[in-house]
Amino acid sequence: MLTMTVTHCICIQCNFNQIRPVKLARKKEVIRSGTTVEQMVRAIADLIITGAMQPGERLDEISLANRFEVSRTPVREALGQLCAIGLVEREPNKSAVVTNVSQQHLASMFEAMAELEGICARLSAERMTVDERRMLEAEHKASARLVHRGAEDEYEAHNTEFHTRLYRGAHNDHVFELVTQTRARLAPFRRAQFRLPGRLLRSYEEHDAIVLAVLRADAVSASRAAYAHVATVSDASIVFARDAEPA
Amino acid sequence: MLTMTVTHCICIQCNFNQIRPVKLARKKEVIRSGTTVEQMVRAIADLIITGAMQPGERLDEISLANRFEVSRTPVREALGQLCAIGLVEREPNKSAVVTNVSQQHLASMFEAMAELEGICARLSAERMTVDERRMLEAEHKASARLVHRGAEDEYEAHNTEFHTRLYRGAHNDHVFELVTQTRARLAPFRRAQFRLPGRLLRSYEEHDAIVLAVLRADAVSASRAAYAHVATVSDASIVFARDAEPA
DNA sequence: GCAGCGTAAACTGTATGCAATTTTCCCAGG
DNA sequence: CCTGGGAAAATTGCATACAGTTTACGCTGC
Repeated sequence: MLTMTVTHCICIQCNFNQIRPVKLARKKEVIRSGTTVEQMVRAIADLIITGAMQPGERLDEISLANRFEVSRTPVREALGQLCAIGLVEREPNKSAVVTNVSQQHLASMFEAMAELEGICARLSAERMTVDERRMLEAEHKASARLVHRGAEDEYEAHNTEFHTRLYRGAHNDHVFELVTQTRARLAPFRRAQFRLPGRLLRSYEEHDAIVLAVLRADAVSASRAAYAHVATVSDASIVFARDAEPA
Repeated sequence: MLTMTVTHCICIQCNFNQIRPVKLARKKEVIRSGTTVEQMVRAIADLIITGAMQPGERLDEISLANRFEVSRTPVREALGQLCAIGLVEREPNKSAVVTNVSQQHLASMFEAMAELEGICARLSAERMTVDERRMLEAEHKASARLVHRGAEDEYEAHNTEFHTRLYRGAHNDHVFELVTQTRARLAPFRRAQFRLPGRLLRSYEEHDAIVLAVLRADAVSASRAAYAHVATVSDASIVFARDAEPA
């Protein structure tokens, strides 16, 4: 009997956080919540994104069904959707496995991410409202304390929030979807870089460049700074990535 | 008893064409093909992309199950994946419906598409192999005949191929995925523009600008030309789009 | 001791069944 | 004629069942 302790949901599709115990909230009175599959998608995505399940690991349907106390049917649906999203891979008559990308594909995802972040920063520089700019700046400046204290986890939470602001500031729903989706798929490979020495300060400085450019409505600089920021993370992460399929 | 006549599969996930009759290829000997769901995803995606099913139309599970001669279980899985891809929308206890985006969301998708095409063109200009450049040019020049003949359908096939070449030329798997996915989601809204007078010639000229820039390895010009090309399609299409939910 | 093989266990793919919810439609009331 | 309410029909959400495939494991032969 496994117990889950996922407490923080980096939600793929709707981007809000929530507590989720091992047993999904299926009260007897509300037997048909109608979102059991949706909850499972989030829960499993969390397991993958947080690293509780490593790339390459098997996701067998029966275990998951027992773990979440549902039948295999919703589990299968959830796995199908995760496959469509790209977080897991399936072959006929075999267990689903957490997607394990090749070095090359990983590099392509980071490059795509850099492009997307660049677009978001550029559009944010052009389109953010006064309020959005103010909030971006305020939150960024507040994070300086976290850097000085070396509060890794808190800074990471801030970091996620910071980037989400940039994505939203672009005022383009579809770009938001694309960048969010790509971020989720990269998440399993980005944890490596959290512990590098001096990472927090460097991240802060790079954020600073982005914020300054956005506030000046300097689209070109914002874009370039955001691109460079991702490239830094990429460099730090790729070296940690284990190579995928031993062909 | 409905009969399908989908003959050309603009496949979302793997991008290859295939004939698909009303009854999926489930031979008795190969009862467990293992890919029934996958085939259904493609088949339904085709229905949507080709316009056989219009945005807003209901996809009820029982009808689809009868139509494809399978049970509701694989139908449900397929709908779930199409939902994850974004081609259909689902609410608990309601039928899935073909995604009907608002004018605003549609505009955001076209803008995102323009950005992505721009990226592909830029990267293609930088990275295409000699062979790839030669093929791009040759195919583009061959299409001039179609323009003169006014062969709309053939030109459309060429157009799809042309853009796919640019996506591949970028040599970035993830960007390819994003742009392919976005194209699929835009497909239902792009058919409107096919019949506009002078469209073929204009398209050809715009392709020409892209090809010239790519051949010169002029990344900036290629990117700009590709962006402008999509913007043209966007202008032509958005006016045709019916507005989504009457809030 | 180890490789090859065959059987059993485990697991996936799909069909079917049932409870819950939504939708439809008919009829009374205004 | 139109509107509102309510019951029946239609449909979704999930569980269970079963057939077929893959995987694990032990056994035999070398």
